[in-house]
Amino acid sequence: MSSAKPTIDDVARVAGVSRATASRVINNAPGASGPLRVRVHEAVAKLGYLPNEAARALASGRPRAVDVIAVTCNPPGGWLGSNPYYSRVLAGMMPLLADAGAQLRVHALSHDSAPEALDEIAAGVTLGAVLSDVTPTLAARFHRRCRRTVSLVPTAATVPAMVADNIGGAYAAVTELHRLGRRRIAAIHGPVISSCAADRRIGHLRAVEQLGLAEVSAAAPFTREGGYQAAQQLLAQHPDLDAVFVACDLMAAGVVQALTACGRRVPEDVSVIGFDDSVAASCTNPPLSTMRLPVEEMAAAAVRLLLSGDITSGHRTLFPAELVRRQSTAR
Amino acid sequence: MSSAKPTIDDVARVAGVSRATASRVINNAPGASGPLRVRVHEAVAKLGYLPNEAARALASGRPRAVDVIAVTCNPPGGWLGSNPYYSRVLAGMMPLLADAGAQLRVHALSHDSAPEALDEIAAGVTLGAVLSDVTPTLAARFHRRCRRTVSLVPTAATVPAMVADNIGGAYAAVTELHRLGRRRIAAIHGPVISSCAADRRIGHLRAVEQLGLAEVSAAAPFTREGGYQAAQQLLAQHPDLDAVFVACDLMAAGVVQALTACGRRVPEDVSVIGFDDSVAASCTNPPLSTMRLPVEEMAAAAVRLLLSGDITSGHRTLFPAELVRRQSTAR
DNA sequence: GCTCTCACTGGAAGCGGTCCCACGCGGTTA
DNA sequence: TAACCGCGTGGGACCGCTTCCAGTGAGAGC
Repeated sequence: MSSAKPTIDDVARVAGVSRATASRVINNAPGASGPLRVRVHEAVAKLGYLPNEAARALASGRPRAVDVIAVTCNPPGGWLGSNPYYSRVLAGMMPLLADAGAQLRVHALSHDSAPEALDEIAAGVTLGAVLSDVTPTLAARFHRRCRRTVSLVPTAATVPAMVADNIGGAYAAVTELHRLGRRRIAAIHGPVISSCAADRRIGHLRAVEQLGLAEVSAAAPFTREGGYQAAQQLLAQHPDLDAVFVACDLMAAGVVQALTACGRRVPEDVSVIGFDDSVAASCTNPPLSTMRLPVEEMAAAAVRLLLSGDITSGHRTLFPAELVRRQSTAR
Repeated sequence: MSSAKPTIDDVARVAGVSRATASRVINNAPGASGPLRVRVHEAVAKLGYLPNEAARALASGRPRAVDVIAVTCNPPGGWLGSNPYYSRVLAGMMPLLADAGAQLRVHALSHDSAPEALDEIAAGVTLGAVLSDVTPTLAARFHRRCRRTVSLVPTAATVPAMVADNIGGAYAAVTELHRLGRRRIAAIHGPVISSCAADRRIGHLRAVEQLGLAEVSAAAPFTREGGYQAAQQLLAQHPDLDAVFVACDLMAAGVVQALTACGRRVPEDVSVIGFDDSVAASCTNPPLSTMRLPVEEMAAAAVRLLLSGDITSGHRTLFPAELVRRQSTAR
């Protein structure tokens, strides 16, 4: 018994057929049949043959792998550990990829190294790439080098995208707070560099304007600490605020803690509404009302599009955000 | 300008050298030098050449990719979205992989499909594989097919592993509760199938025995809901419990909520201590004391080992768990 | 001045597949 | 019966790159 991995040639020899026929049978392609199929399958089983992905990729020009790319602050990958959002992206993709027998490659980049790294990734992309947190500029650049790209964040119009209705979601959240009778509604936005944060800000402003409210807001990174500090600051400037719209659940968790620390009761004194419906939302006390984004569905749709292959430039599907009422906005 | 991707042949032609020389320069290998190096680099820049990974992998027999494998309940990937633990694993690996120019492939399997799927993955593993949530049996099977494997969970002795001291951590947690004067300490364990959960249970039992406490415990899945229900059940059976050791922060978040819902104050009436120090731990109210596992460091160490290449069967590094004191155990 | 090194360089053989194409053979149609 | 068709099959040319090996020329030693 040789310890070297069996190749398709070994299979062909054992089965007594040509390499071409073996390939056809293994790939379940037409043009081979009956007894030969059986013999090849037997040979495969006997040898424990498993095709070499690299060779397959090279020969066919279309290996089966999907790339997920996120660009964030240093260190690369830092985001992954701290924000459950990204896990949901991966989770949404896995079942489909598993069914398709495709692999998932994860790339985490930092802003400074992103441009060249993106080019490199674009060169290696096979089935397609999903951009999960990339600035519009970078997304466009990437898309120029690799057409098989789908973005999960608002981006240049040319890049196909499966995006959440961040504007509408933020609008709905503020409206809900207003509906609850809140009038001194503050907002905590995400970092300016994030296009999601930008859209949520737009939705907030639109609602504030339409409802005739005063605009009170602060910005912070998408972390619990960021939310905590922003809330403290906001509370110092506007001690009478009675509601906070927070652009991310993780921040919102910090906001609830800050409010509690400052003697405000949630939801009696201050209503809080988050965004994302991440695991953190249900872990807070009281549990957070939030705008649920169908992240998994969006990611799945992106993969489905990539697997289908017919990706039309400019395609855009908008996924609505759904209000999840929990205790932080109970009256 | 042809739209076809340039190949190394194009580079060689433009640079006026042979393909072999171009390859040497591009791979920074010895045996080519001086003016030729410059010319090749110029050609690369001019053409925007980027090597084809598949071809490289095939020709050299050693592509650069690390596989991360987790086996969980259906659907495959479900775990990823709901438990921040796994994100930390990926986050810990990314910086090292980025430096090494290696790719990260993520595989999520469900229990029923795992055995065959694992064999297939093992055949494709290149730099190595990291097992992040696999039963000892499956881990051993995988390791038999692929030596370049490191486990992040307790497993068969032969499989190299970077594991957390779950036993010691659980022991320390219970001891801490005892130190705080708690005597009616309950425990909520994870699912029996998880070897981490099993070890944490062992640590708990050891402490309980040594401290002469009564053993009170329940088991639940590693989710907030699981923790909530287990806590309710425990509370019904033992209304006088004054502390809970919970084998996972996500469950612990549910426990805190259940305690609050049942009129217990945390930490005044009941101390709660979690495990993992995941994002959820700091989002709860009050924030959770917990046993911090250096997940990122463990994952990084695993990658470092794989990149170094000298993986000795049976290698085992134990990472201590560190008590993080937060409000849920304040006195 | 003529070998002998030695550092470079290019030719060419794979790596393990996919897939085009030519070939042979039994069965129709003229 | 001859030309024709089509399916199943095998031969062999690639895919893009690495790497072995033989060849080349310049410099050194005799």
